[in-house]
Amino acid sequence: MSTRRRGEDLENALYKAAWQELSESGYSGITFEAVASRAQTSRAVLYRRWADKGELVRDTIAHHFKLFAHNVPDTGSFRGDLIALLEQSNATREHMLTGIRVHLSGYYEATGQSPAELRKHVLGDGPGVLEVVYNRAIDRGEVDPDKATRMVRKAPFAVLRSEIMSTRERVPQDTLEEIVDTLVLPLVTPARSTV
Amino acid sequence: MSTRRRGEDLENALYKAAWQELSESGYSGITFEAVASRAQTSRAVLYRRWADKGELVRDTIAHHFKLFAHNVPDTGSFRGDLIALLEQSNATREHMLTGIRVHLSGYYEATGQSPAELRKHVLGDGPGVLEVVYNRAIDRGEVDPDKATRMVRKAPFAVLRSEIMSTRERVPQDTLEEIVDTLVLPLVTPARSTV
DNA sequence: AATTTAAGATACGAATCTGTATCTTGACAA
DNA sequence: TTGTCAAGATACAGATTCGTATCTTAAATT
Repeated sequence: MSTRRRGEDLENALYKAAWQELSESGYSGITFEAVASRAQTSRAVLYRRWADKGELVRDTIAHHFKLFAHNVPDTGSFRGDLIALLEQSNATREHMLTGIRVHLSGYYEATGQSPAELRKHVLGDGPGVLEVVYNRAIDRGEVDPDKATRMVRKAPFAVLRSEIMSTRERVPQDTLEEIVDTLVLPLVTPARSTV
Repeated sequence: MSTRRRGEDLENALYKAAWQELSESGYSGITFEAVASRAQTSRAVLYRRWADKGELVRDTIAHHFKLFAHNVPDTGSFRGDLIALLEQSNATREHMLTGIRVHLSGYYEATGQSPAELRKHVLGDGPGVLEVVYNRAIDRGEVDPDKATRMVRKAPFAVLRSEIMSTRERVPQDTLEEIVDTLVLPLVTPARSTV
Protein backbone atom coordinates (compact mmCIF):
# COMPACT_ATOMS: atom_id res chain seq x y z
CA MET A 1 0.00 0.00 0.00
CA SER A 2 1.66 3.19 1.09
CA THR A 3 5.28 3.02 0.09
CA ARG A 4 7.76 5.47 1.44
CA ARG A 5 9.03 7.95 -1.14
CA ARG A 6 12.72 8.75 -1.47
CA GLY A 7 15.11 10.88 -3.47
CA GLU A 8 13.77 12.46 -6.62
CA ASP A 9 10.25 11.13 -6.27
CA LEU A 10 9.88 12.78 -2.93
CA GLU A 11 11.64 15.94 -4.03
CA ASN A 12 9.29 16.37 -6.97
CA ALA A 13 6.27 15.80 -4.78
CA LEU A 14 7.49 18.48 -2.40
CA TYR A 15 8.12 20.98 -5.17
CA LYS A 16 4.77 20.26 -6.72
CA ALA A 17 2.98 20.86 -3.47
CA ALA A 18 5.02 23.97 -2.76
CA TRP A 19 4.32 25.40 -6.20
CA GLN A 20 0.61 24.85 -5.82
CA GLU A 21 0.58 26.51 -2.44
CA LEU A 22 2.67 29.36 -3.77
CA SER A 23 0.32 29.90 -6.69
CA GLU A 24 -2.70 29.98 -4.46
CA SER A 25 -1.42 31.81 -1.43
CA GLY A 26 1.62 33.75 -2.51
CA TYR A 27 4.70 34.28 -0.45
CA SER A 28 2.89 35.69 2.53
CA GLY A 29 0.33 32.92 2.58
CA ILE A 30 2.40 29.81 2.02
CA THR A 31 3.19 27.73 5.10
CA PHE A 32 5.38 24.72 5.80
CA GLU A 33 2.35 23.19 7.38
CA ALA A 34 0.23 23.44 4.26
CA VAL A 35 2.99 22.28 1.92
CA ALA A 36 3.73 19.24 4.08
CA SER A 37 0.09 18.38 4.35
CA ARG A 38 -0.49 18.72 0.62
CA ALA A 39 2.53 16.53 -0.08
CA GLN A 40 1.26 14.04 2.47
CA THR A 41 4.36 14.16 4.57
CA SER A 42 5.46 15.92 7.73
CA ARG A 43 7.07 19.28 8.28
CA ALA A 44 10.25 17.60 9.46
CA VAL A 45 10.91 16.43 5.93
CA LEU A 46 10.71 20.00 4.72
CA TYR A 47 12.84 21.45 7.48
CA ARG A 48 15.59 18.96 6.62
CA ARG A 49 15.83 20.67 3.23
CA TRP A 50 14.97 24.32 3.74
CA ALA A 51 15.68 26.43 6.76
CA ASP A 52 12.91 28.93 6.13
CA LYS A 53 10.20 30.13 3.80
CA GLY A 54 12.60 32.22 1.75
CA GLU A 55 14.72 29.24 0.75
CA LEU A 56 11.73 27.07 0.07
CA VAL A 57 10.11 29.64 -2.19
CA ARG A 58 13.29 30.52 -4.06
CA ASP A 59 14.11 26.89 -4.82
CA THR A 60 10.54 26.08 -5.69
CA ILE A 61 10.38 28.81 -8.30
CA ALA A 62 13.75 27.85 -9.72
CA HIS A 63 12.78 24.19 -9.91
CA HIS A 64 9.48 24.92 -11.57
CA PHE A 65 11.00 26.93 -14.36
CA LYS A 66 13.93 24.63 -14.87
CA LEU A 67 11.39 22.04 -15.94
CA PHE A 68 10.15 24.33 -18.65
CA ALA A 69 13.19 25.82 -20.29
CA HIS A 70 12.30 27.46 -23.54
CA ASN A 71 13.53 26.13 -26.84
CA VAL A 72 14.20 28.25 -29.84
CA PRO A 73 11.54 27.17 -32.32
CA ASP A 74 12.45 26.80 -35.98
CA THR A 75 9.34 26.35 -38.05
CA GLY A 76 10.66 28.01 -41.19
CA SER A 77 8.56 31.15 -40.93
CA PHE A 78 8.48 34.10 -38.58
CA ARG A 79 4.79 33.63 -38.04
CA GLY A 80 5.29 30.00 -37.10
CA ASP A 81 8.19 30.74 -34.80
CA LEU A 82 6.38 33.47 -32.93
CA ILE A 83 3.25 31.40 -32.49
CA ALA A 84 5.42 28.55 -31.24
CA LEU A 85 7.00 30.86 -28.69
CA LEU A 86 3.60 32.00 -27.50
CA GLU A 87 2.51 28.39 -27.28
CA GLN A 88 5.48 27.56 -25.12
CA SER A 89 4.77 30.50 -22.92
CA ASN A 90 1.14 29.55 -22.77
CA ALA A 91 1.89 25.93 -21.96
CA THR A 92 4.64 26.37 -19.42
CA ARG A 93 3.15 29.45 -17.92
CA GLU A 94 6.44 31.20 -17.72
CA HIS A 95 4.44 34.39 -17.83
CA MET A 96 3.24 33.50 -14.40
CA LEU A 97 6.61 34.60 -13.23
CA THR A 98 5.41 38.09 -13.89
CA GLY A 99 2.07 37.34 -12.40
CA ILE A 100 3.63 35.83 -9.40
CA ARG A 101 5.85 38.82 -8.99
CA VAL A 102 2.94 40.58 -7.37
CA HIS A 103 2.52 37.58 -5.18
CA LEU A 104 6.09 37.92 -4.08
CA SER A 105 6.13 41.46 -2.79
CA GLY A 106 6.71 40.13 0.70
CA TYR A 107 9.53 37.93 -0.48
CA TYR A 108 11.66 40.82 -1.61
CA GLU A 109 11.11 42.67 1.60
CA ALA A 110 11.76 39.65 3.74
CA THR A 111 14.88 38.51 1.94
CA GLY A 112 16.29 41.80 0.67
CA GLN A 113 16.64 40.23 -2.77
CA SER A 114 15.79 42.19 -5.89
CA PRO A 115 13.48 40.95 -8.64
CA ALA A 116 16.50 40.93 -10.93
CA GLU A 117 18.40 38.59 -8.63
CA LEU A 118 15.51 36.19 -8.49
CA ARG A 119 15.14 36.27 -12.23
CA LYS A 120 18.79 35.49 -12.71
CA HIS A 121 18.58 32.67 -10.20
CA VAL A 122 15.63 31.25 -12.05
CA LEU A 123 16.34 31.84 -15.70
CA GLY A 124 20.04 32.54 -15.96
CA ASP A 125 20.85 35.33 -18.38
CA GLY A 126 21.00 33.62 -21.71
CA PRO A 127 21.06 35.08 -25.22
CA GLY A 128 17.32 35.76 -25.46
CA VAL A 129 15.21 33.32 -27.37
CA LEU A 130 13.04 36.04 -28.81
CA GLU A 131 16.03 37.87 -30.19
CA VAL A 132 17.18 34.80 -32.11
CA VAL A 133 13.77 34.43 -33.70
CA TYR A 134 13.66 38.07 -34.75
CA ASN A 135 17.17 38.11 -36.15
CA ARG A 136 16.43 35.10 -38.27
CA ALA A 137 13.23 36.71 -39.55
CA ILE A 138 15.06 39.89 -40.40
CA ASP A 139 17.67 37.92 -42.33
CA ARG A 140 14.92 36.22 -44.28
CA GLY A 141 13.38 39.57 -45.07
CA GLU A 142 10.16 38.74 -43.26
CA VAL A 143 10.55 41.49 -40.73
CA ASP A 144 11.55 45.11 -41.12
CA PRO A 145 14.14 45.77 -38.41
CA ASP A 146 13.12 49.42 -38.09
CA LYS A 147 9.54 48.48 -37.41
CA ALA A 148 10.27 45.74 -34.89
CA THR A 149 10.84 48.04 -31.96
CA ARG A 150 11.32 46.95 -28.40
CA MET A 151 7.71 47.88 -27.70
CA VAL A 152 6.33 45.93 -30.64
CA ARG A 153 8.34 42.86 -29.71
CA LYS A 154 7.07 42.89 -26.17
CA ALA A 155 3.45 43.47 -27.06
CA PRO A 156 2.28 39.94 -27.90
CA PHE A 157 3.63 38.57 -24.64
CA ALA A 158 2.08 41.39 -22.69
CA VAL A 159 -1.26 40.63 -24.32
CA LEU A 160 -0.89 36.92 -23.63
CA ARG A 161 -0.10 37.56 -19.98
CA SER A 162 -3.02 39.91 -19.69
CA GLU A 163 -5.29 37.34 -21.27
CA ILE A 164 -4.15 34.65 -18.90
CA MET A 165 -4.36 36.77 -15.83
CA SER A 166 -7.93 37.77 -16.43
CA THR A 167 -9.19 34.33 -17.29
CA ARG A 168 -6.76 32.32 -15.18
CA GLU A 169 -6.87 29.71 -17.94
CA ARG A 170 -4.78 28.53 -20.83
CA VAL A 171 -5.37 30.69 -23.83
CA PRO A 172 -6.81 28.87 -26.87
CA GLN A 173 -4.74 28.45 -30.00
CA ASP A 174 -6.95 30.75 -32.09
CA THR A 175 -6.23 33.59 -29.76
CA LEU A 176 -2.50 33.09 -30.05
CA GLU A 177 -2.81 33.20 -33.81
CA GLU A 178 -5.03 36.24 -33.61
CA ILE A 179 -2.40 38.02 -31.56
CA VAL A 180 0.26 37.32 -34.13
CA ASP A 181 -1.86 37.95 -37.20
CA THR A 182 -3.67 41.09 -36.17
CA LEU A 183 -1.16 42.65 -33.82
CA VAL A 184 2.37 41.74 -34.78
CA LEU A 185 2.50 40.89 -38.47
CA PRO A 186 0.79 44.07 -39.71
CA LEU A 187 3.28 46.11 -37.71
CA VAL A 188 6.56 44.45 -38.64
CA THR A 189 6.05 43.19 -42.17
CA PRO A 190 8.19 45.17 -44.63
CA ALA A 191 6.35 47.34 -47.14
CA ARG A 192 6.08 45.08 -50.18
CA SER A 193 8.18 46.80 -52.73
CA THR A 194 10.54 47.25 -55.31
CA VAL A 195 13.95 46.78 -53.82
CA MET B 1 -2.26 65.36 21.79
CA SER B 2 -3.72 62.24 20.34
CA THR B 3 -7.26 63.00 19.35
CA ARG B 4 -9.73 60.28 18.75
CA ARG B 5 -10.68 59.81 15.11
CA ARG B 6 -14.31 59.50 14.05
CA GLY B 7 -16.47 59.01 11.01
CA GLU B 8 -14.87 59.57 7.67
CA ASP B 9 -11.43 60.34 9.02
CA LEU B 10 -11.28 57.02 10.75
CA GLU B 11 -12.85 55.17 7.87
CA ASN B 12 -10.28 56.50 5.44
CA ALA B 13 -7.44 55.59 7.76
CA LEU B 14 -8.78 52.06 8.01
CA TYR B 15 -9.13 51.69 4.26
CA LYS B 16 -5.68 53.10 3.69
CA ALA B 17 -4.13 50.65 6.10
CA ALA B 18 -6.13 47.77 4.66
CA TRP B 19 -5.14 48.65 1.11
CA GLN B 20 -1.48 48.75 2.02
CA GLU B 21 -1.68 45.42 3.75
CA LEU B 22 -3.58 43.96 0.84
CA SER B 23 -1.01 45.20 -1.64
CA GLU B 24 1.85 43.76 0.33
CA SER B 25 0.40 40.53 1.58
CA GLY B 26 -2.52 39.69 -0.67
CA TYR B 27 -5.74 38.11 0.45
CA SER B 28 -4.11 35.18 2.13
CA GLY B 29 -1.64 37.31 4.01
CA ILE B 30 -3.75 40.19 5.26
CA THR B 31 -4.85 40.05 8.90
CA PHE B 32 -7.15 42.12 11.08
CA GLU B 33 -4.29 42.34 13.48
CA ALA B 34 -1.92 43.94 10.98
CA VAL B 35 -4.53 46.32 9.59
CA ALA B 36 -5.52 47.50 13.04
CA SER B 37 -1.94 47.94 14.06
CA ARG B 38 -1.08 49.87 10.92
CA ALA B 39 -4.07 52.12 11.40
CA GLN B 40 -3.09 52.56 15.03
CA THR B 41 -6.34 51.33 16.40
CA SER B 42 -7.63 48.07 17.79
CA ARG B 43 -9.19 45.08 16.12
CA ALA B 44 -12.49 45.82 17.81
CA VAL B 45 -12.91 48.88 15.62
CA LEU B 46 -12.51 46.71 12.55
CA TYR B 47 -14.83 43.97 13.75
CA ARG B 48 -17.54 46.57 14.31
CA ARG B 49 -17.48 47.20 10.56
CA TRP B 50 -16.55 43.92 8.90
CA ALA B 51 -17.45 40.46 10.04
CA ASP B 52 -14.58 38.72 8.28
CA LYS B 53 -11.66 39.08 5.93
CA GLY B 54 -13.82 38.67 2.84
CA GLU B 55 -15.95 41.69 3.63
CA LEU B 56 -12.97 43.78 4.60
CA VAL B 57 -11.12 43.00 1.39
CA ARG B 58 -14.11 43.45 -0.85
CA ASP B 59 -14.98 46.86 0.59
CA THR B 60 -11.37 47.95 0.63
CA ILE B 61 -10.96 47.27 -3.06
CA ALA B 62 -14.25 48.94 -3.88
CA HIS B 63 -13.34 51.99 -1.81
CA HIS B 64 -9.93 52.30 -3.36
CA PHE B 65 -11.20 52.32 -6.90
CA LYS B 66 -14.17 54.53 -6.18
CA LEU B 67 -11.63 57.22 -5.42
CA PHE B 68 -10.25 56.92 -8.90
CA ALA B 69 -13.21 56.70 -11.22
CA HIS B 70 -12.27 57.15 -14.84
CA ASN B 71 -13.43 60.10 -16.84
CA VAL B 72 -14.06 60.02 -20.54
CA PRO B 73 -11.35 62.28 -21.96
CA ASP B 74 -12.21 64.61 -24.82
CA THR B 75 -9.08 66.11 -26.25
CA GLY B 76 -10.34 66.48 -29.79
CA SER B 77 -8.22 63.70 -31.27
CA PHE B 78 -8.17 59.95 -30.95
CA ARG B 79 -4.47 60.01 -30.17
CA GLY B 80 -4.99 62.52 -27.38
CA ASP B 81 -7.95 60.66 -25.94
CA LEU B 82 -6.16 57.35 -25.85
CA ILE B 83 -3.04 58.80 -24.27
CA ALA B 84 -5.23 60.50 -21.71
CA LEU B 85 -6.86 57.17 -20.89
CA LEU B 86 -3.49 55.54 -20.47
CA GLU B 87 -2.42 58.42 -18.25
CA GLN B 88 -5.43 57.93 -16.05
CA SER B 89 -4.75 54.26 -15.85
CA ASN B 90 -1.13 54.94 -15.11
CA ALA B 91 -1.93 57.50 -12.45
CA THR B 92 -4.73 55.74 -10.67
CA ARG B 93 -3.24 52.33 -11.09
CA GLU B 94 -6.54 50.81 -11.94
CA HIS B 95 -4.55 48.18 -13.75
CA MET B 96 -3.47 46.95 -10.36
CA LEU B 97 -6.88 45.44 -10.15
CA THR B 98 -5.65 42.94 -12.65
CA GLY B 99 -2.35 42.70 -10.91
CA ILE B 100 -4.00 42.18 -7.63
CA ARG B 101 -6.20 39.54 -9.13
CA VAL B 102 -3.38 37.10 -8.69
CA HIS B 103 -3.20 38.21 -5.12
CA LEU B 104 -6.82 37.33 -4.70
CA SER B 105 -6.87 33.70 -5.73
CA GLY B 106 -7.71 32.73 -2.16
CA TYR B 107 -10.50 35.27 -2.03
CA TYR B 108 -12.47 33.64 -4.79
CA GLU B 109 -12.13 30.24 -3.24
CA ALA B 110 -13.00 31.45 0.21
CA THR B 111 -16.00 33.50 -0.83
CA GLY B 112 -17.23 31.61 -3.86
CA GLN B 113 -17.33 34.89 -5.75
CA SER B 114 -16.18 35.11 -9.34
CA PRO B 115 -13.73 37.67 -10.68
CA ALA B 116 -16.57 39.09 -12.72
CA GLU B 117 -18.69 39.67 -9.65
CA LEU B 118 -15.89 41.47 -7.89
CA ARG B 119 -15.28 43.60 -10.93
CA LYS B 120 -18.91 44.56 -11.08
CA HIS B 121 -18.95 45.39 -7.40
CA VAL B 122 -15.90 47.57 -7.87
CA LEU B 123 -16.41 49.25 -11.19
CA GLY B 124 -20.08 48.89 -11.92
CA ASP B 125 -20.89 47.93 -15.46
CA GLY B 126 -21.10 51.22 -17.20
CA PRO B 127 -20.98 51.91 -20.91
CA GLY B 128 -17.23 51.41 -21.18
CA VAL B 129 -15.08 54.47 -21.32
CA LEU B 130 -12.88 52.98 -23.98
CA GLU B 131 -15.85 52.25 -26.19
CA VAL B 132 -16.97 55.86 -26.10
CA VAL B 133 -13.53 57.03 -27.17
CA TYR B 134 -13.37 54.57 -30.05
CA ASN B 135 -16.87 55.32 -31.27
CA ARG B 136 -16.11 59.01 -31.38
CA ALA B 137 -12.88 58.33 -33.27
CA ILE B 138 -14.69 56.15 -35.78
CA ASP B 139 -17.28 58.88 -36.34
CA ARG B 140 -14.51 61.37 -36.99
CA GLY B 141 -12.94 58.98 -39.46
CA GLU B 142 -9.76 58.67 -37.44
CA VAL B 143 -10.18 54.97 -36.84
CA ASP B 144 -11.14 52.18 -39.20
CA PRO B 145 -13.79 50.15 -37.33
CA ASP B 146 -12.76 46.95 -39.07
CA LYS B 147 -9.18 47.32 -37.93
CA ALA B 148 -9.97 48.23 -34.33
CA THR B 149 -10.58 44.69 -33.18
CA ARG B 150 -11.12 43.63 -29.62
CA MET B 151 -7.53 42.47 -29.47
CA VAL B 152 -6.10 45.69 -30.82
CA ARG B 153 -8.13 47.75 -28.39
CA LYS B 154 -6.93 45.78 -25.44
CA ALA B 155 -3.29 45.75 -26.42
CA PRO B 156 -2.12 49.14 -25.16
CA PHE B 157 -3.52 48.49 -21.70
CA ALA B 158 -1.98 45.06 -21.62
CA VAL B 159 1.37 46.56 -22.48
CA LEU B 160 0.97 49.27 -19.86
CA ARG B 161 0.13 46.71 -17.20
CA SER B 162 3.04 44.58 -18.20
CA GLU B 163 5.32 47.57 -18.03
CA ILE B 164 4.12 48.51 -14.58
CA MET B 165 4.26 45.02 -13.20
CA SER B 166 7.85 44.50 -14.19
CA THR B 167 9.08 47.84 -12.94
CA ARG B 168 6.58 48.34 -10.14
CA GLU B 169 6.75 52.05 -10.98
CA ARG B 170 4.73 54.66 -12.79
CA VAL B 171 5.42 54.53 -16.50
CA PRO B 172 6.89 57.72 -18.00
CA GLN B 173 4.86 59.82 -20.41
CA ASP B 174 7.15 59.05 -23.37
CA THR B 175 6.39 55.40 -23.03
CA LEU B 176 2.66 56.01 -23.07
CA GLU B 177 3.03 58.00 -26.27
CA GLU B 178 5.27 55.34 -27.73
CA ILE B 179 2.62 52.73 -27.07
CA VAL B 180 -0.01 54.76 -28.88
CA ASP B 181 2.17 55.94 -31.75
CA THR B 182 3.97 52.72 -32.59
CA LEU B 183 1.45 50.14 -31.54
CA VAL B 184 -2.08 51.45 -31.90
CA LEU B 185 -2.16 54.20 -34.50
CA PRO B 186 -0.42 52.21 -37.26
CA LEU B 187 -2.94 49.45 -36.76
CA VAL B 188 -6.20 51.35 -36.67
CA THR B 189 -5.66 54.34 -38.93
CA PRO B 190 -7.76 54.04 -42.10
CA ALA B 191 -5.91 53.61 -45.36
CA ARG B 192 -5.69 57.16 -46.67
CA SER B 193 -7.82 57.07 -49.76
CA THR B 194 -10.24 58.03 -52.16
CA VAL B 195 -13.65 57.44 -50.75
C1' DA C 1 21.87 -10.46 6.32
C1' DA C 2 23.53 -6.54 8.75
C1' DT C 3 24.00 -1.63 8.79
C1' DT C 4 23.05 3.03 7.69
C1' DT C 5 20.06 6.58 6.27
C1' DA C 6 16.24 9.29 6.19
C1' DA C 7 10.90 9.20 5.79
C1' DG C 8 7.18 10.04 8.38
C1' DA C 9 4.64 10.37 12.83
C1' DT C 10 4.11 12.70 17.08
C1' DA C 11 4.86 16.03 20.72
C1' DC C 12 6.43 20.45 22.61
C1' DG C 13 6.53 25.48 23.91
C1' DA C 14 6.37 29.85 21.77
C1' DA C 15 4.27 33.07 18.83
C1' DT C 16 0.51 34.88 16.14
C1' DC C 17 -4.21 35.51 14.71
C1' DT C 18 -9.09 34.91 15.57
C1' DG C 19 -13.57 36.36 17.37
C1' DT C 20 -15.78 38.10 21.38
C1' DA C 21 -16.47 40.55 25.55
C1' DT C 22 -15.64 44.22 28.84
C1' DC C 23 -14.26 48.73 30.26
C1' DT C 24 -12.82 53.60 30.12
C1' DT C 25 -13.09 57.88 28.03
C1' DG C 26 -13.12 61.14 24.13
C1' DA C 27 -16.32 63.34 20.77
C1' DC C 28 -20.61 64.77 19.47
C1' DA C 29 -25.67 66.06 19.94
C1' DA C 30 -29.70 67.41 22.52
C1' DT D 1 -24.22 70.74 30.67
C1' DT D 2 -25.64 66.20 30.27
C1' DG D 3 -26.44 61.97 27.87
C1' DT D 4 -25.29 58.93 24.16
C1' DC D 5 -22.31 56.62 21.19
C1' DA D 6 -18.41 54.61 19.62
C1' DA D 7 -13.07 54.75 19.79
C1' DG D 8 -9.59 52.44 21.64
C1' DA D 9 -7.40 49.49 25.22
C1' DT D 10 -7.19 45.08 27.30
C1' DA D 11 -8.19 40.25 28.21
C1' DC D 12 -9.73 35.71 26.89
C1' DA D 13 -9.94 30.95 24.93
C1' DG D 14 -9.32 28.49 20.73
C1' DA D 15 -6.90 27.65 16.46
C1' DT D 16 -2.87 27.67 13.57
C1' DT D 17 1.89 27.86 12.55
C1' DC D 18 6.58 27.75 13.88
C1' DG D 19 11.00 25.48 14.84
C1' DT D 20 12.90 21.64 17.14
C1' DA D 21 13.40 17.16 19.15
C1' DT D 22 12.40 12.27 19.51
C1' DC D 23 11.08 7.84 17.88
C1' DT D 24 9.73 4.04 14.51
C1' DT D 25 10.44 1.81 10.57
C1' DA D 26 10.92 1.47 5.43
C1' DA D 27 14.29 1.57 2.00
C1' DA D 28 18.61 1.90 0.38
C1' DT D 29 23.75 0.42 0.99
C1' DT D 30 27.32 -2.69 2.41
